[in-house]
Parts: sequence; structure tokens; C-alpha cells
Amino acid sequence: MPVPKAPGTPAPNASSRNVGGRPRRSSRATLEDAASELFLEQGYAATTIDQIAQRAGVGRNTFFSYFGAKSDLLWLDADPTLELLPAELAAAPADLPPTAALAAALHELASRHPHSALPIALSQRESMATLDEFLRAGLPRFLAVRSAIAEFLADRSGRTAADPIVRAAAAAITAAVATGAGDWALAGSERGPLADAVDLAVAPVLGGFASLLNAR
Amino acid sequence: MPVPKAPGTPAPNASSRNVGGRPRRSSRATLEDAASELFLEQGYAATTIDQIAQRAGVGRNTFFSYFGAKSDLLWLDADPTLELLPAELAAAPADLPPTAALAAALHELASRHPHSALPIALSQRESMATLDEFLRAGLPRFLAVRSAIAEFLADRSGRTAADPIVRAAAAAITAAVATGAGDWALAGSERGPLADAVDLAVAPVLGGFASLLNAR
DNA sequence: CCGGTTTCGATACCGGGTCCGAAAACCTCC
DNA sequence: GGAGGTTTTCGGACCCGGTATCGAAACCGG
Repeated sequence: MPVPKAPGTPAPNASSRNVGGRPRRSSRATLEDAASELFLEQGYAATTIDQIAQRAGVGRNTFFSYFGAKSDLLWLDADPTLELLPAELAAAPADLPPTAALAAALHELASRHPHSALPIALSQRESMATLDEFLRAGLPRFLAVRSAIAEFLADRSGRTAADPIVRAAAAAITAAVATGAGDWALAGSERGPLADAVDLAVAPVLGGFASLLNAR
Repeated sequence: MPVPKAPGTPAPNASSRNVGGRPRRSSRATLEDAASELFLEQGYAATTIDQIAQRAGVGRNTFFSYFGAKSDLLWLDADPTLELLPAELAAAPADLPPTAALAAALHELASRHPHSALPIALSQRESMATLDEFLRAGLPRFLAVRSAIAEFLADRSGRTAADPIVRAAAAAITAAVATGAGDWALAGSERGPLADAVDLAVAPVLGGFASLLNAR
């Protein structure tokens, strides 16, 4: 057990095949496809993991070696963008005050998100229970974003990530982003750019914390 | 099925016994006590619902007729205060601008919370997984608070609850409150008043939205 | 005493998630 | 070309939370 076994997605990097061992079947994409098909056919709740694994032609356990939980499948469309956040934060302009730099990074990230990538759970044909599960599975992601933002703010404001102000700001900003993105996703087909929705939601929060975090 | 069966806590009001029928055993408090004991003895994760029901001297199904889920037990110390929020919002001074009135209501609510009422999941002896489950179970509560605040803000600002600004504000404020309360609960025994922690976290967010929501 | 009503509880079922052990498929080194 | 070593896969079993069903228990009014 060389790796501490990350709880969320124990899936190892497909590229990190160093030495010998049984070759990893390209099951991940197959599983995603099978799941997406089944969700479209019969909905999320009615689809069992056995069915997904069976259609993908793998065993049930293999599923859990690629995904930590069934609900991870609900986030397939959003996770890639979320994973870009740390890099985007690191690349944020250093000459701007913290809150402005954060706004720029979030705007940039949102504008990179594929316009048509919407989680299945937000489709009209999914039940309320599925939306609930989607949100519950979103919690660890929320916490990850919040942590990343807190560290960023601590770094650039000269405070610590444990500072109540930093923590409150990170939480409020993350919630605003999530709300903006959620509204955008739920809007009809005539929705504008995601970045605009995020900006609109986040700007007031950043404004409220500006005087505290842009001190120096 | 006269009642739409609220998913969260289907427990009927203990006072609404109108007509005949088998008398409701006073199992709720007994179940809470049994659960608290077992959690202290062996932790949350290691305690099964069968054990709780058995110690309380009731059947397993009876548990689910009083609690919607095992994780509801983690919120026994916080739920009573949360349930007071709507009343507190309704009683908020009408002569203040929306954000100030909201601040007052939240402060008042926090100051009413018993100083020693802390969710078990936040004790040092509970595992990370339990804290995770606590947070996941907190999500519906978060959404309820967010909705209540959104309605309040919509009401007093002349906007609608569907307004993206109102939604973002409600989400950000709720997240700030939750963070403040969480930090307070996790602070050592030398923690100050909850209301102070909440005020500190919420004030900047309210400030950021003030110019938008206090228009008229 | 007799329906009517409500709660209780036993049983069964479902499905997500974990664990274990063995077989399969590759590697490298001898 | 084997002989280890390593990693993945897979079957099977298990645990537990949550739901549904159905009959029995405990009260009411008449």
C-alpha cells in the first residue's frame, strides 16, 4: 500500500505506469460511458453500480477502484474545471491586491469551462433526490475549493489560513461562486457566459472583504 | 398518508394527538439518550442503529419514524437553534435597512444558543469520517437557512428570491455564519460568545451587499 | 364489546461500500 | 525461457443504512 489511498478518487494517474504489473485496462472511460448511457436511459437513481460495471464489462470492484462513490459520476462534467483551480490561483497576477487577483483567477477559470458541460443531475429529468445526492457529493469539492481560496488569501494578504476572517471570506466566496455557477447551469439554453454569472455573484463578497484583506 | 412525509424529520408533533389510536411511546427522548450514551462509549461510526434501538427498548423501525437518518443525531444540539431562525427573521426590526436587520436577527439568534450545546461530531474523539458525515447531514440545514435568508432579503429589499444577487447574498451569508459557528464550536473551552464569532464572519459579507440590497 | 385509528415491531429486501484472497497479466533479472 | 515480483482484476462475502410490508398491539369512541 504505497499510496495513502485518497478517499475521494483512488484512481491513479494513467500516466504513472513506471514498472511492471498487470496492465490497467482502459476501464475508466468505459465506465464513464456506460454510466452516462444508463443514466440517460433510466435515470441516475434507477441505475445500480452492478449495471454500470456489467455494461462496461468489468467487475463491480473495479468500479470502486476508479471512483470512490457512485455520486462521483454526477460530477464528471464539473471536476475537470475544479481541478484547474489551484493552477489558476498560482498564476493569478501578483501585482493586484488579493481580492482583485482572486476575482481575476475565478473569472479566468470560469471562462475556461466548456459551455456545454453540465452535470447530469441538473437536467430536468432527474429527480429531486438525485439533485440532493449531487449536492451532497459536492460538499468535499466545496471544501477543497474553500481551502484553496483560503490558502491563496492567506498567502497574499499576510494573514494565516486559520484566521477567522480568512476562513469566513473563503467560505463566503466559495458559496457565491457555487451559487453563481449553479444558477448558470440551471438557466435555460439562453444562458450567457459562465464567467459573467460568477463575477456577478462574487463581486459583492470580494468588495466586502477588500478593506480587510487588501490592507498592506 | 395524511402528511406529505417530510423527508428530514417525519416525527409528528408530540402535542398533536387529537383522536384515538395507539399511544405514542415517549421513545424520542429515549432514543436520543441511548444514542448519546453509545456515541460516548464507542463513537458514532461504531454505533449501529440496531444498537441504539435495542438500548432504547424499541424496534429498529421506530427509530426511523422519529429520525429520518442516523446522521440527524449529530445535529441534536444545533437543530433547536436553527429552528428558531424563521421566527427571529420575522421579528427583525422593520426600521433598519435589510442587511442591518439581518445582522441583528442573526446576532440575536446566536446569543440565544446555549453556550455548551456542541454537536458530538466536533469532539476531538470523533473520526474525520464522522465529521464528514456531520457536514453532509448539515447540507439540508444549510439550504434551509439559505432559503430563509433569501426570502427575508427579497422581502425587505424589494427584489425577488430568484434574483441572482439575492441568491448569492443568501448563500454567502449562510456560509459565513456556518464558518463562524463552526470555528466557535471547534475553539477551545476559552471561546467567547457565539454571537461575536458570527458577527465577525458575517459583517464583511453584509457590508459587501449593503449597497445593492439597501437601495431604497 | 366492536370497529376505527394509530403506532409498533418483525421480517424481508435493496443497494452502496468495504474487505479478502486468489487468479491474471505484465515486468525484470537470471 | 523460466522464476520471482508487482500490479490490477474479480468473485464472493460481509456490514449497515434505509425502505416497504404486514400483522399485532394499544388506545379511542360508541
